[in-house]
Amino acid sequence: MHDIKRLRQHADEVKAAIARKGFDADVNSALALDERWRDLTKQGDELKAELNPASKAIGIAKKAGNDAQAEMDKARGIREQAAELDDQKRDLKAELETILLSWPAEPDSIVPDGLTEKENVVVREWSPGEDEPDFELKDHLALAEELGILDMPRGAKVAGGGWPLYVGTGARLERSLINYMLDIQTGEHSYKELAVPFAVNRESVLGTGQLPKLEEDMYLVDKDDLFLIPTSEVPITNLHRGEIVNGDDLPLQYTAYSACFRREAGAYGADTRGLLRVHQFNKVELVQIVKPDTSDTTHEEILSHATTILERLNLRYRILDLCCGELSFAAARCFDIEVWAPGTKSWLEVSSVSNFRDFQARRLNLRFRGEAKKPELPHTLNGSGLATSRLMVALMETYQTPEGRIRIPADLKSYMGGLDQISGA
RNA sequence: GGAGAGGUGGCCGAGUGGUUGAAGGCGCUCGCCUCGAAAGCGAGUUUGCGGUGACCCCGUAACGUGGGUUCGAAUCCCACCCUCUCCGCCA
Repeated sequence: MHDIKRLRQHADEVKAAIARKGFDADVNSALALDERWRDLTKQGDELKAELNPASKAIGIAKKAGNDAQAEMDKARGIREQAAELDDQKRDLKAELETILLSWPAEPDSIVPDGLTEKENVVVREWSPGEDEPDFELKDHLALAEELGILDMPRGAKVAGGGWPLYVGTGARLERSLINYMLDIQTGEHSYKELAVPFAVNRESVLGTGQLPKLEEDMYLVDKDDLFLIPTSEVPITNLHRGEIVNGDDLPLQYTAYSACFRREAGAYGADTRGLLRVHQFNKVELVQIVKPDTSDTTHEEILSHATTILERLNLRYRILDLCCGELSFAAARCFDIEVWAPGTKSWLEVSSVSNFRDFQARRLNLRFRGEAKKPELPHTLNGSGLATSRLMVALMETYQTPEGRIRIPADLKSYMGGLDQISGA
């Protein structure tokens, strides 16, 4: 959410910054509502300032046994006026909130211009330095179905299209990846592991900024008004919602595995073969809550925490500096990590590492007590570290053998019970 | 799902209509004392909003949340949420 005080002073800047994301913010309506609200607040407070001492005087008079009917009638009149103003104020405030909550975060000034993926900037590419094999590479779906480790038709039978069903060593590989990534992030990068709810309430999704924009992209359990989490960013970042945390405890670093659920509404025509775009996938998420002056450094750190995994698995990847239009609603800056899938012959997004500045913190009413007299807003950041389904695609396609088997990367062998390669389910 | 108890500041806990943003204690901060510390003594110690983008100050709001009654609500009424205990059901 945007700072109303900043908006009052720098409305043009705010409007211009949001416009870089392709969003036309009706700044004037917001300011008009705010001005009326402030005006009514002033009037209301003045009335109450009159009312409160009058009520006290009535109390004293009645205690002394004096009649105070005239004063009571007068006080009632004032109270009715004040109540009238309160009602108007509430409506104005609600209207203003609705508007402000619908505005995306301002992108950082260094974020590249542009509204489509064409304007994303490749900032770095990494490769293990091995040539691609010279035999005909299969894509992950062909490989996995022939091995029997992925059964999309039966997934469709029990749930629907785009609900993957892993079988045997495929399921084991999925679980291994999750454990492997969690072990690195908790053991080497000092994140505290959480096991979070996979469903969250409306307040939580509003806090991290999936609502109001992405309501149609999430699964809603209507009966309980709960959303299946699209990412564990939501439960993790909401942990300290409404709290004032001790500044000495920052940075707070959390990681959690979770299943992630996405309706992928409107994704028709996009890459949907096999595991490329599914309704449920697994992800290890990294979240940090930090002091504002350190968030740029933290952003780079989280990026390296995510890429570590790919480098140890010897998977080729590249990093994109997302342009304004490609940034998510709440993000001020974001690096995407894309892994190379040699069979599919495309770059697959396996992580988004975002800095939200104080945008989420303000929505969450999340503050910390630091040197300043008043509580301050921290910056929140997160990154996937990583998402398994597309990682699985790259892994299977990269490690395939001419016989259609899948070698197990050295780091994963112990997690796979010493298995060298997958030759069947 | 049923029955009961309960939600008050960083924490414990008092407060069942009146001058209570809230007793008391703990904790914390500062000062005195001390070679230093402890103990003791004294003072301070919530947040939002508006005036006014800072300080001070002033006003206002907040005792789970939202409504209501009243001149006046932490206190009375209604609804909801959450926690705990017991029962039922179930992994």
